[in-house]
Amino acid sequence: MLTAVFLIFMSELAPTYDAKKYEAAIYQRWVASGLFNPDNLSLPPTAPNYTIVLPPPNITDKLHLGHAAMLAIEDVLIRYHRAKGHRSLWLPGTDHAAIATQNVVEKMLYKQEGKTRYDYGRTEFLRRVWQFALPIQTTILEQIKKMGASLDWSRLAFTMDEPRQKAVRHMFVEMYNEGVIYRGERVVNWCPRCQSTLADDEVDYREQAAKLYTFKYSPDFPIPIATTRPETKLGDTAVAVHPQDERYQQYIGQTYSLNFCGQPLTLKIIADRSVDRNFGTGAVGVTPAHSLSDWQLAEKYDLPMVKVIDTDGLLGHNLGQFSGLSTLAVRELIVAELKKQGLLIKEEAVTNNLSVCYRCGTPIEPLPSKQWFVSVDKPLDRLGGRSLKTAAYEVAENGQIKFIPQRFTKRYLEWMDNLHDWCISRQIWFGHQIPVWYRGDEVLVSETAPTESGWTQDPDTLDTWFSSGMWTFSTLGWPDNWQKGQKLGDLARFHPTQVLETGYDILTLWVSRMIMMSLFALGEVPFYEVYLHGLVLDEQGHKMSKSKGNGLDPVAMIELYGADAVRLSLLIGVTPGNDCRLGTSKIESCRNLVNKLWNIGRYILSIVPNKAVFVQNNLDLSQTTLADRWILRQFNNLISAISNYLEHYEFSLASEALRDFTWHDLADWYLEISKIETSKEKFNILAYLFKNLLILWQPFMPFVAEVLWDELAIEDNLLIAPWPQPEDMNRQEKLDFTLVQNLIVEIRNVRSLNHISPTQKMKATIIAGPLAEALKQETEIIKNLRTGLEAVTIVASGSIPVSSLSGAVGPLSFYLEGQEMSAVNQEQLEHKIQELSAAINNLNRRLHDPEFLSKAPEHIISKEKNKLISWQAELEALRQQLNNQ
RNA sequence: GGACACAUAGCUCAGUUGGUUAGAGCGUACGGUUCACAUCCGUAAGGUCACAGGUUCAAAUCCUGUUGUGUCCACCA
Repeated sequence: MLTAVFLIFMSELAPTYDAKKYEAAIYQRWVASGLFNPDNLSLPPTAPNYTIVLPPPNITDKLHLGHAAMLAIEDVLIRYHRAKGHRSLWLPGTDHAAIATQNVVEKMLYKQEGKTRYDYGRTEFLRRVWQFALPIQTTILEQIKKMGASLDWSRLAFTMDEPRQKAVRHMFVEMYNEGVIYRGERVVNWCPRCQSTLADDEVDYREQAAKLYTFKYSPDFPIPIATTRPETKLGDTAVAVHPQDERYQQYIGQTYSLNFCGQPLTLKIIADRSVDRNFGTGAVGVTPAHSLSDWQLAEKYDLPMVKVIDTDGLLGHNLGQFSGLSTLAVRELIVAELKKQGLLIKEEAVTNNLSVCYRCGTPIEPLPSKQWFVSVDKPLDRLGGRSLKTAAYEVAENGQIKFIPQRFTKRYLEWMDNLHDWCISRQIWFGHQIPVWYRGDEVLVSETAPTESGWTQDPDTLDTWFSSGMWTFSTLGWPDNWQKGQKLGDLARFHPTQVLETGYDILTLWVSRMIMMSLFALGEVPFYEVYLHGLVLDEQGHKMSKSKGNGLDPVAMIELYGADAVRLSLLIGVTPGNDCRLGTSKIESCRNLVNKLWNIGRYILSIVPNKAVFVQNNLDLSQTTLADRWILRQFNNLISAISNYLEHYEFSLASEALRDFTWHDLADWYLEISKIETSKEKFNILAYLFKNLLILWQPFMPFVAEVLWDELAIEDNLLIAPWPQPEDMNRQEKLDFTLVQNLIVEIRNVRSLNHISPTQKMKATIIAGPLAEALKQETEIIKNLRTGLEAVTIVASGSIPVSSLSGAVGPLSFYLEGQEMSAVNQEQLEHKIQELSAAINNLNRRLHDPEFLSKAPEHIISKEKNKLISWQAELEALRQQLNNQ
């Protein structure tokens, strides 16, 4: 009969867990259940809300392991809070990633057809972009599902779908009406070849040999300056010096009109602390139109801007002999002219960093151009007179938003502090086109296109972070759910979100924008906590990249090892804000852990008399042995440890604690002992442990947990099984330490008894070891000590067959070698005894040190005292063991 | 140039407000296994916690300095 049952069972669950066999079907079942949608969970109205918006992946490429890490972490959080009974929403979506996507497509089209976007025209080019991006978007969504992510697909969003387009236009108009968005001139990074502006992070730097020229503008100008770009000096409108520079004090504030190489210049002498007194002559020629930093100075001191270089990279009109020439040609002409006039003081070789276009390598020409800006300094009534910058600074400073790890708070604050107005217009086609129309001198800023003819829309598009900056609330129905300053519907229930989990690399780019935009739109923070994960590197510590071919494809890894193993490998041994290395060997070891849980399940299912034990919830603790109480205590500790770790985003510690309990406490020890003592209580305890262990594991490895849960034949879906609470272990009393001491000595004695066989000794050892360990930890338990001893004695007396101890066969043979090993053992023993005695001496000294006794906290002292007792007992046991040899 | 991080076993990393004889996984060596799992079990070797000072009864942990590695920011006339 038993064999028959066993065979049926074997036919159901294979000896090794085959992830591929189950995962797709399980995910489908989850989606069909509708339980990813918090609206479908039957929760009391008082249930706390818990929201995470998924940082939307760019639709430029398939997911990489960084995304997988993000999904693993967020799914753990969501599943944990769902189990805790929170109204948990995890909202999915994708990002159109304006520049990134356009670049990929432009490159691809150029490679395939040799054409630029201008050859296609705006409409056709955009059609091509969509043709490229939409299939990738579909793939991404499929990949997310493969990871087991419990996202609410009914709320799927995209930064360029209709609701988000509407939100973006609404936001633009609202900001414009408040005077936060304005159009202005600013020096931008201009690539003369691509005929386009570049964002700061699209600029590459190339080290090159250059010449630093020191010269005077004209014979009667008092301050010599140094530059590597003499041609731009035609556009200088000021000379800046350090305010404390004695050499130039007398000139500060004066204005000079002079002739520089045949061109008239008017220069004001200004003082600014940004000037380095030790570089060159300590004076800077300020060229507002052709240097970003000079432009900032010009803004600060209200200097005029003279543009001398055009968008084609050539010198502009009205520059006489220089007009229409290239910058390099003009540089030579000017140097020659200065030499001729005897104004050139010095010419020295230097290396400097040349800014080049990251795409074509052309040197960048900083140029003034008309752009749209978000003012970060304008005081706003809706923010109580504070600016976006101040408000966004304050929420981090006063702890309304916490960063994990904390050190990123500082980085955020520094960045915020130095923030300038945010240029939101981009000269690219893919993205949200700016909702502004022009007709002659008329400007119309509107959510909808004008119906009259003659209007043309601004050709520029918005910075991609403008739309993703609204992600926490544009996905929750803003602006429709925002009426008269009141949040409605989803927005009311799920905003602010609980935590934003993302990579630290976009802390400034994205996180800061989200904070500002949410403060502007809703007057509240977008999230309370920001958890920042690191990059996933390859085994050698290099960034994974397609060109290097060193990237691991998460989907391929899932195929090989299963989603649970991949998820776990991205959680275990990983700390927030730090990069981590990942190779197949780590995923493999996680796969082994998944399989271990699987086999624990198989075994428990094979020994319990019927599955009813899994359904009942109350544990009868009256007949428990010390072993039982030990494992239950371990488990209780585990529950509170895991919950505590998860509350503090310590995923690595949580998964390691789970692993250690599952593998070493439960499988290696308690399951082995349960092969000796089987009782009704044992089945109940095993069932209780295993059932709840699945719930604890479920956030980390949801697929295998779900499969095993099914086997337990409990009705509830694991997805919503409530998070276990620690059992009430209240029948505990203070333990007499002497008793423990005696007990441990006794256990050691059993191991060193001569009249029992090595086999029996071995069995005693495997049981006594953890028991002694247990006693060290379970110092409150006194009631059932005798049972624990009995267990040891039973085994030691040989009344249990060897076959019942399959796990002990290994160490058994080790002991059977007996004699050969004894020499080695003796040495090792002596060594250990020496070490231990030394440690005891140290400890003893400390415990008699009056300073320690008076200054150390009470709990430390008592801990140290306990330690001494157990060490002494251990030492005694070791000595006896040595004598017996 | 400015800021931040990291340096712990052969490798990858943990180490929670300072308090066990500093831990895990992988790897290595040795031994075992028909009866849940070789994706298994047992045992062991291996660390001056980068270096030098300081604070403390007590430092891998806090402070200062040095060296090495990495990241971000500014790119500078």
